[in-house]
Order: sequence, then structure tokens, then C-alpha cells
Amino acid sequence: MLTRSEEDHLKAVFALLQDGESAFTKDIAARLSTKASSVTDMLKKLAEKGFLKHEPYYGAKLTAKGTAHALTLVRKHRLWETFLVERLSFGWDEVHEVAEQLEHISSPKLVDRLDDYLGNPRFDPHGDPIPDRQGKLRVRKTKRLDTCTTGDTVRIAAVSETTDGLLRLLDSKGLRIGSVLTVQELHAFDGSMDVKPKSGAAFSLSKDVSHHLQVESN
Amino acid sequence: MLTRSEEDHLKAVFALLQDGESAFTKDIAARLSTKASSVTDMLKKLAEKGFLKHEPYYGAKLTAKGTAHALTLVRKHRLWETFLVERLSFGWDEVHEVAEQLEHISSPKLVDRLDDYLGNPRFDPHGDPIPDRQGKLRVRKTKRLDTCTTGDTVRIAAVSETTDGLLRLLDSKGLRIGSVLTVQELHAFDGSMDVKPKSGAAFSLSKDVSHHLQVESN
DNA sequence: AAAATAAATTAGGTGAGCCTAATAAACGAT
DNA sequence: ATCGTTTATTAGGCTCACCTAATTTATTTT
Ligand SMILES: [Mn+2]
Ligand SMILES: [Mn+2]
Ligand SMILES: [Mn+2]
Ligand SMILES: [Mn+2]
Repeated sequence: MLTRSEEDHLKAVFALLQDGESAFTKDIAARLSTKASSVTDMLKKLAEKGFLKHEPYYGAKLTAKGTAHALTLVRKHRLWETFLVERLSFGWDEVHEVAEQLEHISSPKLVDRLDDYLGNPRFDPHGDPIPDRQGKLRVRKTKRLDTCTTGDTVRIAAVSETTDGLLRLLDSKGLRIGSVLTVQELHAFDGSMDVKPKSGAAFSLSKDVSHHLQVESN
Repeated sequence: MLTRSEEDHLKAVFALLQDGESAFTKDIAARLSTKASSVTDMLKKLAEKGFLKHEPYYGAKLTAKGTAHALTLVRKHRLWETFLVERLSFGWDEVHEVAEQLEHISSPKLVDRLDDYLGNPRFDPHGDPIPDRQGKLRVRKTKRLDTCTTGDTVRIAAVSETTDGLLRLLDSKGLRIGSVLTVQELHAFDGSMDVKPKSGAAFSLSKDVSHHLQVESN
């Protein structure tokens, strides 16, 4: 049985490994708003318990056991977010904090029943894939909107980095998961991009925004 | 903000005060499977924070603030139990443990949305009243089945003490909240009682069981 | 290659929440 | 009124999850 703090560290390592090769102490600390020395303590403990390998000064990698447990956390987090949005009418910018608590509720029966109750959703409100009962995570090949070029027509698949501010900005522009956009112009000066939604007038997106939108070809 | 442990202590005091005048250290300890010395520590802390008055050697009483917070916990606990049974098809003997965790999730919006989603239920799966948004607890006047006499016809209103074993025993006899029974005979020897359900054959209930059934006149 | 910088670890300390053992208070029975 | 029992509190110690400050290791710059 892992504590809430151990689970949050494990999840941070998992998230950082999604792209990079290793998860580094300072990045874990930043993600959890804690200090590097605290992270070192925790990495030692998690390594002792067999959830990860800690190579001092060279970061951490998950073991199979660690990956499996991290996937149950991700599954719970995303299922709860889906419940909050689909059933309790929360906004997609209001769920992260609560799901951060709910993901630590320990009851395998609860998770699986919730999954069925929601109709075994494949993606959470932010477009992120939900691991299935066996912990299998279906990864889609998407690209970032800021890597697209003029004329591309794409569909928004996911928002990476679900900070409330970004989500509310998207709301205000009428953008959501599934929205279809055509890139009209790129501005080298500030990296901003003019896009045109399927219906409605074109508008501009800053690099900060387009960088965090995962899109797929339409 | 109270910790999970503080909240559990507060809830124990609240539960013990329902009948008695004061909540005593040893009873709180028994209820939480902890030691009296740990409870003393916690009572001091909760008293300092203004949730209760601790009269050393004479137990604890809740302040208005303490009662209000305890009621939010009871509300959350019972709403989650209702959700688990009504929406996720849990048995009434399977929900206590999980609700014990869920009651500590901190999000006023979540509780109230859940309440609405469930249709503002007045009672939980065990027949216990659910405090409303304002913390008002509607108490019914019920009597224990073991205080009834021959010929009484009553409806089961609630099960006090929701231990899994008792609940499963009731399941096996086809008894649930709302079941109507007529008392046929009392056996002084062991305190057992013969009862006849509305439809079906009469059967016997031990004192251990009848003592924990709250009933109301039909 | 040495020096400067960045990152990580270690050392040592704190408070929360538990424990056991020792002590003190309350209370029922003689 | 005192004794013995029950109950509660205090004293002291442990682990966990943090922290700051000091030190060590790795990396980048000169
Ligand atoms: Mn979390
Ligand atoms: Mn999400
Ligand atoms: Mn609880
Ligand atoms: Mn209940």
C-alpha cells in the first residue's frame, strides 16, 4: 500500500518519462511543488519498495511494478475527471484538483464499476487516453499544433498541460476536444498562428497556446 | 483544514454524543481502533482549534463549529454510500469502508452536485438520514425492534451499526429498509423474537439482530 | 585542466500522528 | 475513608513527510 505522497511521486515520474529518458529530481520537485531533497528521500523509498530504479545523479526509471501502479493512478484520475464533467456538470477547468484527491481512493471494485457506469470511456475531458482495466494505454499519434503549417486542417485531440487558465482561454474562443481548425497564417515574429474554425471567423492563437494543443489530421 | 485523522476523531465524538451526554476517551479509541493516549492528544488539538471542549477526565463535547463540521462529514459519508449503492450497484454491506475514505474528499461543489445528481436523497442505504446542504439533520422517532411486543406491526427504518456480517444476515432473511414485520412471539429465555414478514413464512431473529433494527409503526 | 555553475545528495531538524509504559485521577465496593 | 479497579493523562520514543543548510557530484565555460 502506497501513501498519497508516494503515489504522487510515482505519478510524477511516470509523467516525466512519457517524453524523456529519465525523470530528474528537480523536475519531480517542480511538478509536486516540493524540494529536491524531499524528492531524493522519496525516490530512495520507492526504489526500496521496488517501484523504480534510482541511479543517483542520473534520475529515476520505473520498474514494471511501478509502471503498472502509475497506470492505475492515471486510470483513476481520468475516470474521475470524466465522471465530474459528464455526470456532475463540472467544467473541464474545475476537475483537476478534485481528481488529484480522488485518484488515491483505494478500491479496485469502485474503479471498475465507475468505468462501466461511465460506459468505458476511452478519453478523459482533456482528450487524454484512459488506461483500461488491464492497464493498457492506447497512445494516439498526434502532433502539436505549433508544428503545423499553413493550410493544414486538423482536429484538436488533447490539451497537454491542463492549467485552469489555458482551459478557460480555450473555452472563451469556443475551442474544445474535437474542434476542427485550418491553419491560415504563421507569424514568425512571435510564433503566433491564425486559425479558422469550421464555422465562424478566424482568430489568432499565441505560441503558448498552440504549443499545448495536440492535434490529429482531419 | 482538518486532516483525515482529525476528521475521523471529530466524527467519532459526534456519533458518541448522539445518545450520551459526553464522548469518553476510551469509547473514541475503541471506535477508531486506536489507543486512549492518541485520542487524548487529538482531543487537545481539536479543542485548541475550537471544534470541541475537552474537560480532562470528563470527556468531550462539540462546539457549534465542531457539530457543523461533523455534519458535513456525515453528509458526505451518506451521500457517497448512496451513490455506491444506487448508481454503482454496490451491496449495502460493501460501502462503509470506501465511504470512510470518500468522506474526506474536500470540495463543497462536489458534495452539492452529487446530492443533486442523486436527487437529494433523504436517507442512506442503511436508513440513516442525510443532513441537507445547511447541515440540518431530520431525525425520525423510531424504536428498536427488541422493544416491540407481540402483535406489533412495524416497518424497518434503519440498521444501527452497519457491520458487514449483520447486513449480510439481513440479506439472507430477505430483510431490508422498508420491510414490514409483525411480531408473533417473544422468547424470554434468549431474547429472540419470532416475526412474520408481509409475505412469506415467519422466522426467528436473535436479540443481537433485533437490538440493531430501528423500526417505525406501520 | 581548472574554475564556475547547476543539480543532487546528505546531514540534521521539525511537527503530525501514532505507540508503550508510567503516573494520576475518578469511582465503586467494601 | 480507604482500597482496588477503571479510565485518562503525561512522558518519552518512533516513523513519515517535509524542510534548510552543507556538501558532493556532474556539467559547462573559460
Ligand atoms: Mn494526487
Ligand atoms: Mn485530464
Ligand atoms: Mn473516514
Ligand atoms: Mn450508512
